[in-house]
Amino acid sequence: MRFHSPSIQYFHAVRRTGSIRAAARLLNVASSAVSRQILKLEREVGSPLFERTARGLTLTTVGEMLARHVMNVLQDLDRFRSDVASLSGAWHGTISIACIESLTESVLPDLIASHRSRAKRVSFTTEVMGSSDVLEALRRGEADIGIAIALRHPPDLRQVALKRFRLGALVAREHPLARRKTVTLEQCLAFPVIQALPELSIYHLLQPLIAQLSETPEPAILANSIDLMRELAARGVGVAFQTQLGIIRLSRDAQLVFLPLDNAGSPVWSDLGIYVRAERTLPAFTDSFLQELVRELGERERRESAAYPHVT
Amino acid sequence: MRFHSPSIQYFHAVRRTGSIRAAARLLNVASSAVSRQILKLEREVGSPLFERTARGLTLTTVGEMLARHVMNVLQDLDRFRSDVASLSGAWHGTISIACIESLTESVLPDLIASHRSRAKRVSFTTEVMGSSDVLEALRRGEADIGIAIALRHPPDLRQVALKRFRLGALVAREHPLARRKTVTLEQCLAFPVIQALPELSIYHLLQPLIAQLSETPEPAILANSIDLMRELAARGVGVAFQTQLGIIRLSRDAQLVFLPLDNAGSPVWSDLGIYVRAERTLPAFTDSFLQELVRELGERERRESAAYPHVT
DNA sequence: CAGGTTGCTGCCGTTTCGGCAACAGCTATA
DNA sequence: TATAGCTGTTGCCGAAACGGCAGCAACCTG
Repeated sequence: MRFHSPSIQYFHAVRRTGSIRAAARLLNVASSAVSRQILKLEREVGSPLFERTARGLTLTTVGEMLARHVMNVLQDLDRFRSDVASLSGAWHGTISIACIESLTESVLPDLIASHRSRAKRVSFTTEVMGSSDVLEALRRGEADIGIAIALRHPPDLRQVALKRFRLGALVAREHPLARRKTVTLEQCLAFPVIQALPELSIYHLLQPLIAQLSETPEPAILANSIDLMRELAARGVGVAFQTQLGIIRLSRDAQLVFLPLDNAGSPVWSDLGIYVRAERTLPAFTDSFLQELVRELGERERRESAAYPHVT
Repeated sequence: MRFHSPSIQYFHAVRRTGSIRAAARLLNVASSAVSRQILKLEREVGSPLFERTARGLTLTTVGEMLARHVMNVLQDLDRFRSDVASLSGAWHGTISIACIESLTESVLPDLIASHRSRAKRVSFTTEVMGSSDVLEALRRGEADIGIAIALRHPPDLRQVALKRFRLGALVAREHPLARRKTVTLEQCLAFPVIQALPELSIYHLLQPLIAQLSETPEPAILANSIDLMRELAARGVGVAFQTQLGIIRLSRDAQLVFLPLDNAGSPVWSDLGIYVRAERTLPAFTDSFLQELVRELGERERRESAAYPHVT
């Protein structure tokens, strides 16, 4: 089922690898064949698609336009294939997810396990990365579904859903703060804190609030892993800051306590966005999982706001 | 710039013409070449794409799936081409519009004239048809933008905007009803009426209301042309029913009077929808015109509700 | 039954594609 | 500074694909 010119597949491979010879290895053809197809494409478009540097190729402006078109074609071909396959009863394929770390503790494993128990022929590829990398992975076509902190997203991505969760402090059960219902940032800073490095979105949520305070936090630990921060908090090393999403199991075991953060009387929100490429129709089995994901996050948002009511 | 397999272009031509030999004539190639490409496609997809009848070919289910994919590819190729062209300053192309008759008197000619005075290299193809044909033309890729009465639209179309206009009675200046501010259907039926045939959407708006009444309207004239109905009303033949959109110029000349229709105290709405294919990214120059169209219709909706205020 | 369709299929020349090997240009390492 | 390794490009040539021509059987329309 390869009814498209080899040129666009070759172009796609060259764009991804950034090199003609690497693309040739990927495609199991001679590099000369790849080179010729690229030259032919450039001749037909009437403009160079790549800038040749000493070590590799970079897209020109026209090249990026063609890359967008080629991605649309190949992704839609993928959907067509799965549509035809589902016609003969076989619902199978791979869903590629790019997401931030907060989802790995409970949301994603629960959902994937539940989905696979019903649709065994659907497999998953998940990759954890920073929020801006999630968006970039989507744009490059390396992921089908992206979950990230809701930044301003580029127009070629579509925000399928936006769910808000409360940012809170994470402390061990024995911690002096553990008996409170909510905490303020000032109360937390009286204790050693586990701070996020700038590559985590939590940093960008908390930094402006910390900057407003007179006192600077007691230096304790800087980390870039949600997982590590959580485990440190559980061991009583200090106060960590996260959404409740990442600690649902652990708080059930009562090792950790989640304390919603209040700042000047109002909650501190962490907005989670679910994204897909805008110029794309998802295969049926992918769209089905996407709906479940939206539903599940909506459910958790609802449960949280029931557990920690607030005035808006 | 033909970097796609001939097979998909041939398939597209066969789908449109419904015949291999007709497609071959359209493409200026031998019919054997077309036949072979179709057979090759069917071999690669692994399933027949057409049902061979004595006179021509009809799409199978898999064929319709492929047709959808091919249309996505070709329309996106079109957008890519216009993107590249606009890079070198040349903003040109053709915008194909399918719309119902109500728009031809004022909205569309005004907009097209205004748009062409600013973008002279953009040309237009407009075709007037019934509402359901508008949607069908969009689905088949024969139009870029569709304007129709807002029915339930199929999921492969996207409703860009929804504007509501008041259905009203159209009478000549000398008509006994002409001095009123608004009219009810019962008041109109006391006079000869110019009724719409079922192929016009007005028929489906008014028929349920007429059915509720005890009396049946005095038989006068049945017509299927908005234009003809308007001219008949202007000559005092009877009462016609339309939205105000089609008579803006004539009412300015005070030959015709538009009387908003009231039914049981509430207005009778005619909903106008603007549609595009959902799985498609429009070229920049088309999207620009689309925005103007939405703005203009919104403006007319606003002006009308200001002229004939109502409670909701 | 004749004259027009329809889609399909050998045959054959032309075009395109891809593999091999060689070339020039660049970078990093010794 | 020389060498090894990488890059993309280009003749050359065999193989595959494409397209045109003519003819086939099947069908509809007079």
